[in-house]
This record gives sequence, C-alpha cells and structure tokens, in this order.
Amino acid sequence: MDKLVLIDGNSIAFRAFFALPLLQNKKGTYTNAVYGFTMMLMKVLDEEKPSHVLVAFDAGKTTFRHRDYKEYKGKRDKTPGEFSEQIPLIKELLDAFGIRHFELDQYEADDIIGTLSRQAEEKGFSVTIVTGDKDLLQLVSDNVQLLMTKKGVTDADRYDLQKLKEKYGLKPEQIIDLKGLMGDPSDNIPGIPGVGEKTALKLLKQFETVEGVLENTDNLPGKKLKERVAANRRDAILSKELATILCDVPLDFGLDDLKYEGFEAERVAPLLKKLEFKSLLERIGADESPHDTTGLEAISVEMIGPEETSQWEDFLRQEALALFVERSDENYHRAEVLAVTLSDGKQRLFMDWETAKGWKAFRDWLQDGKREKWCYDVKATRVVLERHGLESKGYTFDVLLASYLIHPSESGHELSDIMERKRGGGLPEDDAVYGKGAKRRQLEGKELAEHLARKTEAIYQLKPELERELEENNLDSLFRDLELPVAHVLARMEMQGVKVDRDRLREIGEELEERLQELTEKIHGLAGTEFNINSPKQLGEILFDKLNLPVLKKTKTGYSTSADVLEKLAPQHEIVGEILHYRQVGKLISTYVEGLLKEIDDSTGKIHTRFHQAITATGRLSSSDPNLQNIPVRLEEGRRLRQVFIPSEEDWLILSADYSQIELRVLAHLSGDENLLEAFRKDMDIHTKTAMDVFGVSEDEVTSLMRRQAKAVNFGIVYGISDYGLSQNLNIPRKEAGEFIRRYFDSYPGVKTYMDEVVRKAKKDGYVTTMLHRRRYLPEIHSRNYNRRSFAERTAMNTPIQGSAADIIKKAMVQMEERLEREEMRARLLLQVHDELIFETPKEEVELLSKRVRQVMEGPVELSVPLKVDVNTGKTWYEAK
DNA sequence: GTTATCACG
DNA sequence: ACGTACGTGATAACT
Repeated sequence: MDKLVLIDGNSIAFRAFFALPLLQNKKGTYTNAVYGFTMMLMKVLDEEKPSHVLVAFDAGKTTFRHRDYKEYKGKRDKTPGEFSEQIPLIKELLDAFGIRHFELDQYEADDIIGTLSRQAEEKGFSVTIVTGDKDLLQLVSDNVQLLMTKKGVTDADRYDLQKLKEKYGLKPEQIIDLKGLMGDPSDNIPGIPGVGEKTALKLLKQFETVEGVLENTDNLPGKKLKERVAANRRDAILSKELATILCDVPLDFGLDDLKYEGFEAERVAPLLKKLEFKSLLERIGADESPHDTTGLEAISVEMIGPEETSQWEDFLRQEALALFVERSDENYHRAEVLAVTLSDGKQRLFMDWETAKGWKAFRDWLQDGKREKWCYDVKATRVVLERHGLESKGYTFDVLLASYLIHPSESGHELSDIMERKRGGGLPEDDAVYGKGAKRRQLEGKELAEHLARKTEAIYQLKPELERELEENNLDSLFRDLELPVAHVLARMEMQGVKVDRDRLREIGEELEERLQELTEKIHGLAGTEFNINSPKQLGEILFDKLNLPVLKKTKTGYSTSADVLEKLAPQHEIVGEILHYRQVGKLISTYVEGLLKEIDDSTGKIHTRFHQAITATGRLSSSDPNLQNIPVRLEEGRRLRQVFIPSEEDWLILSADYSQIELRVLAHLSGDENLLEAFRKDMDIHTKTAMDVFGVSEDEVTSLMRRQAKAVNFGIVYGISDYGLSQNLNIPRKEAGEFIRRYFDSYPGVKTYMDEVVRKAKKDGYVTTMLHRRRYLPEIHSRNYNRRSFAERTAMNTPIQGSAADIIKKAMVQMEERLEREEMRARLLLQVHDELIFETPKEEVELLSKRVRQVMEGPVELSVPLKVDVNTGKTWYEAK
C-alpha cells in the first residue's frame, strides 16, 4: 500500500532548535535545528518506510488567518535569527535527500498537510503526519496517524483514533472545539478566559461542540463559568475558526510528485560533512566520503607518446570526454602548455604537448563541434590551445562556470575547492602538489600524469552533479545560453588585445615624474623635513604630531590619511592639498604608467587583459593583468592616459558604446514605480528630475548643488540606501541624509515597496535573483549582528539591480559578436567596462557599427522603459568619449 | 600575508 | 546606540 509521510517542517525544526544546545560548525553556522530535524527525518524514513514524502513549511509573515483576526500570532516573540538562518539549510538538505518541500503564500504548513492528507486518504494511502503541534490531531482518521514529538527530538507519541479517544476522550474534529474553548496563547487565540484543558474536555464530553456548549450556556456548572461563556461567545466561535485546518488549499502538484525512492548517500554526505554531522555521516554509511577519494587517489592513467596515438583513436570517437590542459603559468596569455589529459570516466589518457599537438586525430577531435568537451575554465583552455596553434570547439560544459553560478559568493572555484564542496575532498590543491613560492617545482612523468588524471576525472564526475544542481536552481539557461557563450566572446576579446601607444605612454610618464618631483620637494619643504610621503605612518606623524592637524578619523593601526579626511583638512594647511595631488600623480605613475608598460606584449605592442567570469557575487566581470576596467576617467590628469589606447590597424577608430543609467532603468523596471518609469519614458535627466522631486522645485530652480546631492541619492538607492552612507558621501549630518531619503521614497513610493519586498523575499528564501535568474545567497540576512544584517539587506537591494545590468550587457555582447560575424563586419569587440563596450573598427564601418551596436545593446531584454545607449568614436579611447 | 589607499562602474 | 554606502584590482608599506 502507498504510504505518505507529511512533515510539519517549521514545527519539527523549532522543536529541535529548543531541544538541543545551540550547536555551531567551524564556520560559525548554527546547526542545532538542522541536526535535530535530520535525526527526526532519518528516524521517520527508517520506521515508516514511506513511498511518498512531503515537508511543508509556513510561508511568509501573514496568512489568510490574519485577515480574519489581526492579532493572530500577535504576541509571539520574534523568531530568533539563529533559527531562521537554519531553514534554508534544512531545505537544501531535503533537496539532497530527494524529498519535496513546499510552502504556500497566505497559508500555513498545517493547511498544506491537511489538504494532502485528505487527498491521499481518498486515494487509499495510509498517512503519517509528523508534528509537534496538537492542532493537527484534528486530521487523524482511520487511515491518518499522527506522530507527535515529545520532550526530546526524536521521541514521539503515535496517535490514531483509539489513542486520541484514550488520551482526551475526543473525536478528531473535536480538537477544533477544544481549541475554540481553551484558546492558544502561543498563537494569541483567545478562547474563553478561565477555561483550560480540563474544563474544556469536561464540557466537550457533555456538549460535543463549541456550538453545543454555547447553546447550553444556562446548563453549565458554576456561575462564573456561565458568565464567562456568555461574555465570550464570539471569541469562542472565532477561535474555533482560526483553529480549523483548511483541507482544500489550491496546490499545483499532486501526490505523484511526492514519490520518494530512498536517498543516495553520495548526495547527502557532502552536506552532512559541511554541517559536521559526523554521527549522521556514519549512520548513512558514508563517514569515509562516498565516491570518495578512492576513485581518484589510486588512479590509473595511460601515458602515451607519438607511437601509441594510433591505438587511441576509438577513444576520441566517444560522445563526450573530459579535457584538461595543464599550463605553466596561471596567466594563459604567456603560458606554455605542459600536457593534455582526457577522460571518459573509465580511462584517462595523458599526453605531453608534443604528442598532443602532433596527433592529427586529436586535433580533428578538438575542432569537431559535435564531439562534446567537458572542461574546467573553457576560456583559459581555449585561449591557451589557440595561442599554441590549436583551434577547439564543442565545449558543452565548464565546471568552473557551473560552480560559480551555483555558489556565486564563494571565493574558491579551483577544481580542488569544488571537489571539497561537492564531495568533501578527493583532489589535492595545485599548491600542495606543485608547492608554492620558492618551493614551486614542475612535476614530471608519472607523478604529473596522475595528478592531471585526477583533475580530469574530477571534471568528468562533477559534470552530471553540477548540471543537476543548475537545473534544480533554474540556472541551466543562464549557464548554457549566456555564460558559456560569453566565455567564447571573452576569449576572442582577450586574444585580440588592445594596441597601446608605448611612446605616448612613456611621454605621459615623464611628465608625471616631473610633476611628482616638484610635489615631493614642495611637500618636504612645507613639512620642514624629508620623509616617505607614501608611508601612511610617516605621513600621519607629520600631519598630526608635527603640524598638529586635528585627527578626524583613525584606522586600526593609527591615523587615517585617506582622501576624504585630507579633503576636510585641506583648508587648514597648504601641505594637505599638495599631498592629495602627490597621491594622485603617484597612483598614475605606479599603477598606470609603470603597470601598463609591464603588460605590453613586446612583439605586438598590445595588452591582453584577462576577464574573470567567476569572481564577482553579482555577475559582473572583473579584469586583471592588467585591470583595464579601472583606467582613469574622472580627472583630466588621469584621463589623458586613455590616449595611449589606440586601434591596432592603420585608419581604424575606437568606438565606445555605453548604457545611459542602466541600473536606474533596471530599477524602474523591477520596481514598476510610476514616477521613475515616466522619467525614463520621457528621457529626462534623471538626477535633475530626482532633485526636482526631493527638493520640491521646478526644473529651472535646480541648482548644481541640488543636482549633485540628488545624484548621490540615486547612487545610494542603487547601493541599498542608508542615511549613514549617504551622509558620509555628501558630508552632511545623518539626519539631513535621512530626510533626503524620506523625501525620495515619498516621491517614488514604488521603489520603497520594491526594496521592502526584495528584503522580505531574501529573508524568506535566503537568496535574491536577477532578471536572468542569477542567484545570490544572503545567509547573514538573519544575523543578530546589526552590521552584518544591514549589509545583507543592502546587498539584497543592490544585487538584483547590479546583477540584472550585468546580465543585460553580457547578453548584448553575445548578440553583438553573432551580429558582427553574420554581417561580415571587420570591427572587433575589445573591452567591457560594466556598462560600456569598446570596439575597434575600420573607419568605413563606423556608421554601420554605431547603428548595430545601438540596436543590439538596446534590445537584449524587454524592459518597461527604453534602454539608451550613447556611442562615441575617436582615434584613441580618450577621444571616444 | 595583511593593511591602507585609490583607480573604475 | 549601533555604524557601511554596492561591486572590483593594483600598489606600496609594513608585519
């Protein structure tokens, strides 16, 4: 017979939370509720042997019961954060167990359980409900039993019709009447004052129902009781209604969806390991991690040379292979290829580079788009192969990108990190194998082959697991249709590189050196002594000890000499302004002149940055070696550095296309705020418009100060506003900043509603999402620490905005490359700087390119406001402004 | 290796 | 009362 187990998730978790001491794992995550819940879950699975299982959770704050009775659950203490933050973990664990969990807006877990237990009964199931809540006893019947937790966590009483009769002398439906009479202080349900369990049971024995009691008010024993019942008739009825569990909730799934066929230890184990539940790991027979290292530790690998390749051509005819290309340098633009390894999950093939490159069948395989390649870091793999003469395509999976989408906030996405997370280990870190720093050595022969075989095997084994997680988290389209294509676009951009005018760069460097020299002398003169201006410590001593300037801010280690402090001190002493200027010039020389010169490729005169696609928590790219996303622009002195970025061919131009206010437009779309929508539909100057609204003036009354302040408010909104942050930015009192914010939200009420909603959803789900489903988890949204919690709340507000903008420009990049190719244009995409794309193009194509870029960038998603793109061209990046 | 500072969106 | 604006990377100084 089919057996359905329905678990009251919140109730069991809550019971566990209070029954167990507040456990924490090494990372500081609270785990006691998860632990207790899992114990209970495993016991129930073990003993009930269900064919179907569902865990129901309470949804958000309000339910339909609040409509009828505002005070419902009104007197409850706030749920402790230590508890709430464990709920997402429990859900994650249920996913690993392959058990469905569900919650429904406006309803409680009870109602979901009630509905399903009735449905199951009709279909001839036997049903067991697991809860700590007496209310659910009303659902007991011939085929429905209830396990009610007792003192401990896993201790439970089993209630069937007979037990209910024995214990209370009641029929199930009378549980509702019981509560109608006695009420429930924990839910703030009134009942009849002075009537407790004893009296209520006595009355029900005699009169059956609340209605029965009310009809017979005159016959009740005791004068006090009569009076009380008479005075609280309405409360009794209301209380009964509130206690009634709904059994006809609309559900968009059926019993068939709740099938449970047992769990797989290897899916559950990594999570238990992360939670540090050693006894539970043992219990599922996986205390030695599951697929575990044994598969990778004692690995076999075929090392082949040019003579053996012919025997392995069949190996290459398989549908999919894991491919790993080891290189000599993290920076693949200047790395040599050391070796290539392949795996089909059964055998590993190792070749040195000469063998791989000389093997025709392998080269054909690389170029065959129909032969699937699973890899780690498709961009690095493709670029390093291509730089050494081998084209490759057919990459259908990238373990790095998948891991990033699933865990966007994790800092480590090395293969060993991913194995650690997914399998609890199994692959040693590169640093441990090769050594690091001075100790680094190159492995050879079998040692190298086995290490690379392990990596390749790890890719092969991780692929299906990560693929499943992508699907489960609704990330598969983002992965396949966006991130994977973006990786190829970036590969081409990086290989193309940007031409640099080395002479002009040196020239600018010399000018700056001269200026720095003058500034140094002037500062030393004003200080009356020579010192290292670059040392915050020495500088602090001069400013605050010698010159006795006031100390406005301190760092952990001493005086703060940051720019915002110095700006405030500038009026007090001539030296301060000079120091600020010195810092500026010094930065330009060391980071930009010297830094960029070091990165120019000697033979081509180009710079090949690397774009990182798996770093930021929001979905943006980052750039390094060198970072070309932070070339100076705000101050003219630095901006001139953009003169050194030039087209790589004679008579070509640089074209820059940037989104106008993309983040605020995204906000307008996401929030649906009428005022903001209208502003963009009319294409108004958004900061002026904000100034008009916040300061209550007409357009021609907006002063430049007002516009500047309004601009800061807009930034603040995007970042997740706080009065403190805005006050720092504008250098005004916090109260004043708070007043700006209040007036902003008065003018844009839709934005306020949206921000509140995002934070509420983040608290409920544990994560926020962008327009293309990118996720970011925010565990600290439940922190009791004000700072951590506030940070998480601001992040919840900022990430959908910043992240959706990142989604949009990535989509535009992919479409733009397709367009350039399809129309056989010669123009090339070179750089992306978050809201701007930079191309080089033949002069003759400028008109066409401008048109296409606009078309494509304005079109990747349909927003409720237009996307606007500004295009500029020039002989250098500087001129394309 | 960490801290302070500052360049960008 | 609390006390940070969101997201990055590079450099120099110092531990």
